[in-house]
Amino acid sequence: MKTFNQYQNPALAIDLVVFGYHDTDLFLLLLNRKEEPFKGSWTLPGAFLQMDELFRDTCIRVLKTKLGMANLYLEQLYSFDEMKRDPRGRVISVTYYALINPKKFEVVAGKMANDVKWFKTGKIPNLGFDHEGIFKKALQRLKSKILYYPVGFELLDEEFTMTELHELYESILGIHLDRRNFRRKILDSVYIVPTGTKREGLQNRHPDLYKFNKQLQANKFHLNIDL
Amino acid sequence: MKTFNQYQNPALAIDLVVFGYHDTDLFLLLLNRKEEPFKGSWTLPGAFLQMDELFRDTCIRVLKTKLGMANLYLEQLYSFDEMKRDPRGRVISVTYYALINPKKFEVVAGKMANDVKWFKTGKIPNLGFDHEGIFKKALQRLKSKILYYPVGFELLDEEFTMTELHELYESILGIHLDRRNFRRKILDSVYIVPTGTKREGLQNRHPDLYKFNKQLQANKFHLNIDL
DNA sequence: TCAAAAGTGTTTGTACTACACCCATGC
DNA sequence: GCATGGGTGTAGTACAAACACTTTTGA
Repeated sequence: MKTFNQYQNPALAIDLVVFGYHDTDLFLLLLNRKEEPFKGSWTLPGAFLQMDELFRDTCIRVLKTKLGMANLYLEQLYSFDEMKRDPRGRVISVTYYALINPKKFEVVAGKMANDVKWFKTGKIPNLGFDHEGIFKKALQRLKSKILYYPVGFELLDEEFTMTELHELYESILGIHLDRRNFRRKILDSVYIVPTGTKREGLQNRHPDLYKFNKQLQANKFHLNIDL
Repeated sequence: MKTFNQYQNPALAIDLVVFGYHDTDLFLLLLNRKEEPFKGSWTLPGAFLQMDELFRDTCIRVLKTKLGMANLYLEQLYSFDEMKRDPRGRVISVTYYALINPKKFEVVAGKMANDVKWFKTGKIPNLGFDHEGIFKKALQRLKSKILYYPVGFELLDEEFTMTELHELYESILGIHLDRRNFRRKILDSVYIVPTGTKREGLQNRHPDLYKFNKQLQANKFHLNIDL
């Protein structure tokens, strides 16, 4: 059995679209580049794949070493192959998107205090490389995914109120959803279960708390919305 | 601006899941390998990405040179990164799936007569590499895609009858769909348009012919089926 | 005139939409 | 007791499912 030649392969980068959610707004995590190309521009975090790494390992390495994050929702998005997407040469980018609860992973101040920042997804600056296209594709994916798969919980606290879940959906989809119909739809599925406790210390009525139903096998949930 | 090192990148292969449809059956195109590894096994057609090629170019090259096909529906499926998926070394595989009408591209007899063959998707032999997983993922994608996007037309003739379209859907989804409800649903969307002609020369009533509505912009078609 | 497949319509149930009132809490 | 947000129910509508008869054709 011959082994093939391993020269002349394009470089392989992994780029990450990291979504966070806080206070009714969806955020995107961006890095300010300190090197050419696109020095000074905001870009998606990423790294080149090491020979002994799986894609997912690279994602975790990026998130951990650069951002101090770990253990979050990761899903492969798409692979980008445009010839001129990196001015340094041919680079294929395999992209993933991640969902995190920013509360759990405060971006630590330090040498990179100004290098890493959350941006509201409605107000993204010009991005380096082809990262704007990647971000848009990720947002689109998130929107369609959330319609039929319980993906939003990664963005919330372990326990959450119906209103929080509702606002999350409205924020991601960018549309208004009737509060009462949303509640019924979610509860009719076996999507979430009540914890039996209520959120305390609010100025008004204390709302019920829920958590994600991890036992969920066959999930019949489906929001019927045209994007 | 530094240029990065281009050594030590994994090899990058493009593998193709080619679907064909004929006579109420969905088929998969497979290649019989004449070299190690997996000599004698059936595998998905594929090739290594050339430095000056886009993914899509590689797909077309494979389909054209090996199979004499061109101009078909192509969509990126997923990128596979398992460490041991190729015994020769680290190979990343970016996969695409294709839909073709086998009538238009008869696999030509010749030196590769026994090397290229259509298999019913219900009776796939053991495949080399991790190609069984790739095929399964492609089939899953096709099933969910066909529910909301007019993807099936690539598999049929330019003009087709309602029954043919109906049987195609049943065959891909693997379930029974009520003939009359299917017809109504399809016609209520602006999915297809009648050509005004009928299929002639049949033993029984001559069915109306339709074609895909290429003007279709906002497509509200959606089959509400849990897979 | 018969067999085989194609065309058509109605009824029934279910699911989504829209909408308004009462309840619990802290100030 | 009042302002604020949370919890609940219902009537109307639209869509999906189930289902049967008539029509066209070649043999």
